[in-house]
Amino acid sequence: MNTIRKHSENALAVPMQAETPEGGLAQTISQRALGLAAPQYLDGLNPGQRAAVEALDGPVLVLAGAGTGKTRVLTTRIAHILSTGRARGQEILSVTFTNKAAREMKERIGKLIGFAVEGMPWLGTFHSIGVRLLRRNYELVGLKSGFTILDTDDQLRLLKQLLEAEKLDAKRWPARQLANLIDGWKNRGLIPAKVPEAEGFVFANGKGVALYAAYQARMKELNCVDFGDLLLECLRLFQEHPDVLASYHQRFKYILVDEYQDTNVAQYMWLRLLAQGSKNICCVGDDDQSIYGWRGAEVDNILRFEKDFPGAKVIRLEQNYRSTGHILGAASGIIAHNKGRLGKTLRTDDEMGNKVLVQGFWDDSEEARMIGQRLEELKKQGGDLNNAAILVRASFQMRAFEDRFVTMGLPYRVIGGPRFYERQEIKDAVAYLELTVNPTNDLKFERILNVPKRGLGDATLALLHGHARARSIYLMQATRELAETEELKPKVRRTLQDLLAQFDRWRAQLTAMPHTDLASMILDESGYTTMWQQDTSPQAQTRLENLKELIRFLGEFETLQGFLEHVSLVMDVEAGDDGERVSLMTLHGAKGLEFDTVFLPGWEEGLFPHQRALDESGLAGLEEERRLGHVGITRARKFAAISFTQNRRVHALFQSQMPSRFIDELPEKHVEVAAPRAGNLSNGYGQSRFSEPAAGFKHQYETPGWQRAQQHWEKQVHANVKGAAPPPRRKGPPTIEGDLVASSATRTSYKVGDAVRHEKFGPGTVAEIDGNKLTVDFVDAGRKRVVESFVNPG
DNA sequence: GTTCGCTCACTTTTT
DNA sequence: GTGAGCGAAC
Repeated sequence: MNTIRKHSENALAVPMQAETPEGGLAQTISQRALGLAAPQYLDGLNPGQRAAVEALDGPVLVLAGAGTGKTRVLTTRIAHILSTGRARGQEILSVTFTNKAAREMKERIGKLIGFAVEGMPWLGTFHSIGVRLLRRNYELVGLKSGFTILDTDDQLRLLKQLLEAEKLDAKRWPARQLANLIDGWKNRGLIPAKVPEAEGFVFANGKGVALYAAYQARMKELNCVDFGDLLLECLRLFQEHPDVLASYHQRFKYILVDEYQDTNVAQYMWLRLLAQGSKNICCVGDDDQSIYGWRGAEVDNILRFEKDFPGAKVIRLEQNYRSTGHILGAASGIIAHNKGRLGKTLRTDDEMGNKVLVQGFWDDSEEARMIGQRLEELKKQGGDLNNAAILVRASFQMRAFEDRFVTMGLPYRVIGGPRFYERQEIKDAVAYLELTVNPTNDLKFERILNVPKRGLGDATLALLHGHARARSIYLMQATRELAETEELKPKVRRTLQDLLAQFDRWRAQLTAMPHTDLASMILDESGYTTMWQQDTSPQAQTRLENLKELIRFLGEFETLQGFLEHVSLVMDVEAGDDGERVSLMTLHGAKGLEFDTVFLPGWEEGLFPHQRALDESGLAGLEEERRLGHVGITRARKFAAISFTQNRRVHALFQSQMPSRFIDELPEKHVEVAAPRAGNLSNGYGQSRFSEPAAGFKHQYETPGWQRAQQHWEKQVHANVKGAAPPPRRKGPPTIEGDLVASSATRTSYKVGDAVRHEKFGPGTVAEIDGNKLTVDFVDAGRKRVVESFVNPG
């Protein structure tokens, strides 16, 4: 990794001694790290952080609040272990949840110790370490070498087949639901035999467990595992082969875990088994940031740590280095309403800064308009849009913002949409590549058999399946045999023969030509590229570009095989840095990030806290939602604005909304309430940010605007009027239809009648031109006003 | 085998 | 309001 090497240069500023206390041993990272005479990496740590770094022996739980330097502690601790010679890089097991976190840790350790971290093979995600363990011990858990990892599509395809075999109604018992159920069991470390009987009955009248067992058996036949198995099979390995476990006890002298509050039961068991060896396990986490209960995370793991690991030291990090006083105060005020927590009080030495702004709006489009206007304002004042973010509870909320930003030409980026490798075109392309390398992968074969359309449908596939099963061979082999016979219609037979011939040809080229060229060739010759070129949908162009990007990315790997191994585990690809943009993401997606300015729209009962969280998980659900709010506010360094609307389109229709209970939980002294009228905005902005609030009122909740809003909602609620006539709908306030941001484009190259294409809205015709803004009649999306830079000539 | 149209659901999402 | 997924019609 180039980045690491780059960093290592500055890090050489740390003086390194030529001689090591234990000179003569092989030059490992730890040996070289021993050269760090004075542990300068400890400089600048506060007492708590330092304690967390230096408490090397026995179990340690570091409760690290938001912005308290959690990653710094983890990485410094590793540097410390290395430099004191306690262990070598390959003797440290260090787990994270995401690839991104693992990558960051590697980089930061590299900076600290002054060189690349290739000597730490066991730093990675739970899953990547799981694969590593399984690749070394596959035969002990009934796998064959070169087993593959199923993605969600493959998983679903497999489950559908099983459901069909059981003749279950796909409507009544969707594969999706079964997948979730199985996932849940796997999260809890349950193999089919261990699933509580009652739970097996919730699916398909008691067939749930049997289907789970069948699924596992089928995966073994196909020599593959799903994500859950990467942990589950490790557990089995450790439990059934104590000698293997013992060897890892020997190996791992230190264990470090990031985001411990997000671990599920299976991960907890996994860690527990491994930690039985050295007992040197250090978990870093924050119970107040546990927001993944719905996917199996057990806050209990962190709450119970001291019981699970007797003699554990607990170190609290409460000094916050990120946010100003009022922001921290608001966040703490909210989280204090939670009962089940270990309790931490975040402090900051920073100034109090701006109060958290709370503002109500008429509806979601006004909310979007105002936030857009604020962002323009921010930009005009020299602010950096990269340092601003809008954090929403649910992704449908993004729509209003996207629409607004497109119209006003405010550049934005959506974070956390479908990841690169989850896109259909990427999965299809990868399936082709995988099959070229490994023709036995039946699920991939099924995926591309009729993509692009070749006239090979269910009937043909069923035939192939039948033959494959009868002869116990894989699908492509079955195809080969069948294509020799007269069983198939001539046309189908011909098509299949051609397809096989293509794969054979590509396979023959595997070693002969550069793999990037081969990949392009495969995509072209298979007709896959052509398929998208002929597609007229708005996204087709993007898809083609993604395919190009895939090929480019392929070039970063030595071989196709190396690439494919990477793909199955690492679903993300580093996003290109494409200029200044405001970020739009969900609250979940924002965890671990920080911004100067943060907008938190949609704080309304039912949306946030989300009704479903309340219905399905009751108080626990409410507390998780509250933690989500806490996470949201603590993302802000300098300015946070919470907003809610009185009316929101929920599904199809408008609903009147109540402000979130979390708003009332905000401590008044850290909050400023802006009058809900949009008209106050330009005024309110300046006031709210830079001056003492609402002179003349004891506190914000007495401001006329607030009262007015309260009265309005109360009226609506008490009267329980569904269709209460909305107050006279005022026209939106005069907004500066801004070319503030997109002002670079002064001349327009379009004229009325030109055909254009928009990334989101697809093809259209220019109807009107106003400066750099075009009114376009889109074929699918109707008439929209967009900024010129958002469309291309069509 | 493909396409059209109906029905349904609709929070959050990593690996 | 919208998109996915499925069954029925071409």
